[in-house]
Amino acid sequence: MSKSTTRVVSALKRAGGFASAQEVHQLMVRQGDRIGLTTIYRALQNLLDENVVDLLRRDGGEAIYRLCGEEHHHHLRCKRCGKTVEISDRAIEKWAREVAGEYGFRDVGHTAEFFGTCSEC
Amino acid sequence: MSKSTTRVVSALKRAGGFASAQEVHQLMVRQGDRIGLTTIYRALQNLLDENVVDLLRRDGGEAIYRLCGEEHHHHLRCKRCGKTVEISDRAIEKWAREVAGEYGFRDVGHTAEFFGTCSEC
DNA sequence: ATTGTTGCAAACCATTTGCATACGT
DNA sequence: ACGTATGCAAATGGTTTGCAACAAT
Repeated sequence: MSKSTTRVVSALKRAGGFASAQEVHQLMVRQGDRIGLTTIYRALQNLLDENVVDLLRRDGGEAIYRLCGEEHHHHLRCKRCGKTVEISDRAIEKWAREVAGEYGFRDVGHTAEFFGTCSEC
Repeated sequence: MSKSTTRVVSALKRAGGFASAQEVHQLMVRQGDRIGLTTIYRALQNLLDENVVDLLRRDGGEAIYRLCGEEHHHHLRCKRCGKTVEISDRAIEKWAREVAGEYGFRDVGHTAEFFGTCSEC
């Protein structure tokens, strides 16, 4: 694993959940880590090949990555003011496993986003 | 619903399962239906807005569409072979409302995708 | 010296948009 | 005549690739 690939892993750790290649890049550059976008894409490709990260897609089709086995949370965002809170995903995780099991699926993961109107709006 | 939108629906019926915009276009043109790719994209966008079609993504990120029922549901997709089943969303809907309520949110909606490994893979 | 790593710029490809033409009422 | 629908060509945006400079063994 090359040096920059290691740096990408640690950036993903810092990001905490899902992040796109471009977001990883911004995060690293903002923290003074000089690296090219191309290198990030190549590092993420390697990490995929080695099953170190999972690849998912956002609604627009953009690829997002996260370290395998990492716990994650979801966001509940207000459509009006943009206020966002993190919510635990224990319940949905359990539910997903149950439902998936009914269809014979294993190793079940998910992406989810919640949005509504907050109390102040 | 415009005339070309109707033609796109019938092409999707003919396609039978999932098809990308480009595939729908080829299918129509091959069968003598003169239509531009742009119009297909616009028709599919309308059909999405009216919940007539489902949008999913192939591994490369390419959008694929299929006709669907009107009920709100989610997809459980195999990471290896791409097999996809629709799952009811009653449970997650209820759960989302409960959790959101704890934070004072109203009118809660969500997006969710589930993925895993199916029994044959 | 050889091999692998990096990053800029250009290429790629699915999708979207600007705009001028053609259609429906 | 008016608003809408259409499609070509150009723009967009995420991702990949060609290539030359660079580092490591």
